[in-house]
Amino acid sequence: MSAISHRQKHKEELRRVILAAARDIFVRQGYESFSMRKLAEKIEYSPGSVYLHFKNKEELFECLVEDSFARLLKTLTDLRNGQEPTSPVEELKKGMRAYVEFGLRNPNDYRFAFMLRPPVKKREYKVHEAFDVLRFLVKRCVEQRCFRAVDVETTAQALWASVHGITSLLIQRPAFPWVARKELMAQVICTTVDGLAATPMANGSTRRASCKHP
Amino acid sequence: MSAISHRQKHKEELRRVILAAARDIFVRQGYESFSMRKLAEKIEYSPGSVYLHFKNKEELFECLVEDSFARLLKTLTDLRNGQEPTSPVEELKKGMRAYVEFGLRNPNDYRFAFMLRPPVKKREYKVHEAFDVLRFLVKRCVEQRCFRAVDVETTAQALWASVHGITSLLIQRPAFPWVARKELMAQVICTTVDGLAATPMANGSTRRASCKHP
Amino acid sequence: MSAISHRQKHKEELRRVILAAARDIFVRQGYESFSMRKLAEKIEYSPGSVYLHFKNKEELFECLVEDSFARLLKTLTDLRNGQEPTSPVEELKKGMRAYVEFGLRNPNDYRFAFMLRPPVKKREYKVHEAFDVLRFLVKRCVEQRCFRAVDVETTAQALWASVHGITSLLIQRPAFPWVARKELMAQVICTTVDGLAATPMANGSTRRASCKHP
Amino acid sequence: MSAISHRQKHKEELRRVILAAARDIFVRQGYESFSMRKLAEKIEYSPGSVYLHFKNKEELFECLVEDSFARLLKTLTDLRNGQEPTSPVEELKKGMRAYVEFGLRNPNDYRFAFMLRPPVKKREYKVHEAFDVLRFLVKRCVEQRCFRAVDVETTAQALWASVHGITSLLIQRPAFPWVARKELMAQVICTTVDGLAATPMANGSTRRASCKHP
DNA sequence: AATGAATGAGAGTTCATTCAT
DNA sequence: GATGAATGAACTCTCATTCAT
Repeated sequence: MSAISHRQKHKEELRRVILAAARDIFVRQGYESFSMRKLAEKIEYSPGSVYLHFKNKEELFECLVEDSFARLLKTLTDLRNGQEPTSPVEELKKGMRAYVEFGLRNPNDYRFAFMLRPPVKKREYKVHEAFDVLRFLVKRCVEQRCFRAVDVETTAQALWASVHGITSLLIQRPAFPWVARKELMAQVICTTVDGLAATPMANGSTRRASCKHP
Repeated sequence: MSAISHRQKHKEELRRVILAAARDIFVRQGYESFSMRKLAEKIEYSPGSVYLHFKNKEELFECLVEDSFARLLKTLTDLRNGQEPTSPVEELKKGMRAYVEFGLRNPNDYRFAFMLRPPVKKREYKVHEAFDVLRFLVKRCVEQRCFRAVDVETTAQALWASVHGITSLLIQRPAFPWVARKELMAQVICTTVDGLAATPMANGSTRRASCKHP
Repeated sequence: MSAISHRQKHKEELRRVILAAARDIFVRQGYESFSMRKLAEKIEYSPGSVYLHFKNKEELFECLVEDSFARLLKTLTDLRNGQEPTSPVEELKKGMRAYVEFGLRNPNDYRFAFMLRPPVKKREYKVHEAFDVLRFLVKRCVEQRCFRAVDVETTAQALWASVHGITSLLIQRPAFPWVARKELMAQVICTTVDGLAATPMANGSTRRASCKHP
Repeated sequence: MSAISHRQKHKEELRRVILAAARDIFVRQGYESFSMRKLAEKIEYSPGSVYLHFKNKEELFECLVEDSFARLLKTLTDLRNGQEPTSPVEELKKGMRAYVEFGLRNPNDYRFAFMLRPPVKKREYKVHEAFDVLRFLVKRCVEQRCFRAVDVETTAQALWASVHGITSLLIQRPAFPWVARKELMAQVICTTVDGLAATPMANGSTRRASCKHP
């Protein structure tokens, strides 16, 4: 009993070790130059041992992607739980910020989820789950008339484009002379969201104020 | 002399042929499964011959990237030439539309330029050249007070994020149930740009009107 | 005691299960693609478990060969028991028919016994046992003057060649446009045996008649 | 010019070397334990070099089979050319002897052609070509009334069985206490062929005489 | 300028077998 | 008695690259 559970534990632990090492190689050296052998060497096991945990390279990769998506999803859904609700627009902004911040804090995850390879069919639904969160937030803004009568789907997709754009660029082009991340993120989110507001601001300064702590 | 120039011509021609074939394989079969051998086979030369024109695989790849950037740049700079100038804001929008449309019309070029691999140092400046165009357009909007007194650099970067976001997502995730590309592009561009306008709109309808032909 | 014998039973049973599964894989997937792992998977035991019953792959294979030989031998020796004896020549023909029919009905056994791999030394005696039966049948024909004064050993070997030839060809080359198996077997057996008869036939028709029901 | 032809020569030579080495390994160590690496090592080239001459292991194997068949066929067809014709029956016997002798003199070839692996579809026709020779010889015997009115196809197949049987057994079971090969071959051929003769012999001795030098 | 032969390295994967538990 | 983890060696095959010709 204890022996079995110990083994079980060890197995799970090793699986995690493998995934972590693989993620590291994938990200550090690029998908192309990842190899099962390098992975084995890194974890100091024989090449065959990896196959005790993953059927093949492809399955391992898919696992990494799934994990990354799961973490992104958890981050997004955790937002709603355990917090006093504010306005729908603020919630939306918070969601967008959470998205970008997740990407910047976990660039490997974001890479696996959105940047590394064209998605295979069976993985597609993961994207939908993440997008659903955003769509919901937008929908509420429109329904509660915080937004003009924009098309929910189009708007949600446009907002996704914006947050994905800034996230992926910041991750992939760290050498570019970006302005401060905070300002940039605020600019992206406020500009895109505020433009959708139902009540046009009377002047620009107000608008900018609302972006102070995005 | 003529013989020499003929040879020169032939050499350049062959170089072009190699690049075209390489691009084709990269795009059709994916980066991972590209190989110098397949390339040689495709152009019906020996593997060694490729090395007479490119030092190695890496250099060849860099050439492809450069070409793609060059085409993007040409598209953007061509905009300004040979057209009666309208308002700075319209020019900016036009530039952004041109950027997205270039990506959608030449997904391979866009992939090479921005999506395929983390950029090496010496390629970095290419991105700057492209970004300079955008910065210039934004700057003019600000200088001519079409925009509020936003920070030019921050704004330009935010706008770049938006157009890159929509372009890369549309390219990489063709299976996603996107709304019509036109609407989406319009939404992205208008939402982000109009929110920057100096004169706040009195109501939403006006704003929407300005998006009719983005 | 009972517990021990139960264990004993179980052990023998498992051994049989392993052999059966192994034979099945060998035959269905070919010798080359047999593996201890596949075997273990098929019987739903761990790879290591197989080694509790067989020292290694080689020994397991030898067991299969032995079993196949045993079945062939049993088929041949069963012939003599429980049947009214006819003429020695008929008995010989019956033996040859039994040999071929065994091979055609149990191609796997025949393959293991004679076709799969060059025999190792220690397995050699099995062939002798089977051949002994044939030699005995031939010897009786000669001793009882049903046959001309041919050399028993030479004749027996020649007859073996004939029956092995037709059996192995039919097994290994099922795609060849064979005539009806019955006719072919009859032809092989009659032609080779009748030619040895002590009393030359007066005409062909008689001879053919004797082949009607070979 | 000379350079090219030298290269060509060298290439052909190397191809022959590879085939010879491969044949040797296949036969000495068995199909299962043949490997491209062992082959490369044997010829003292890198593993990759073999692939410059053969697409893969399968193709190499097929080449060996084809070559072996070609040699067998050449042996059989050479028989008819350049020799004074004797009786059809003698020709048939000569053909059968040639078949067996080819197998015994070139056991590797015979193994590749008939014993090593179940034939693939596209190789099937090779067998037909070889069999055609035998069928022709039998047919002539029947047409010229040297044989009784036996069915040509059935008879040819039965004769094939006999010669294949003795050839394959002698090759595969060298440890068996065979009688002298000559006697055995004679016995097999005479017994099977003489039994088909149109004019029944008056006594056994005559028949045996005809077998003295089969 | 172009070739084709060659290589060493390395890819993913499977294997028979062992052994602590 | 049975397991599952582990390994080292082997497999087929592809690769980028070099170099004599």
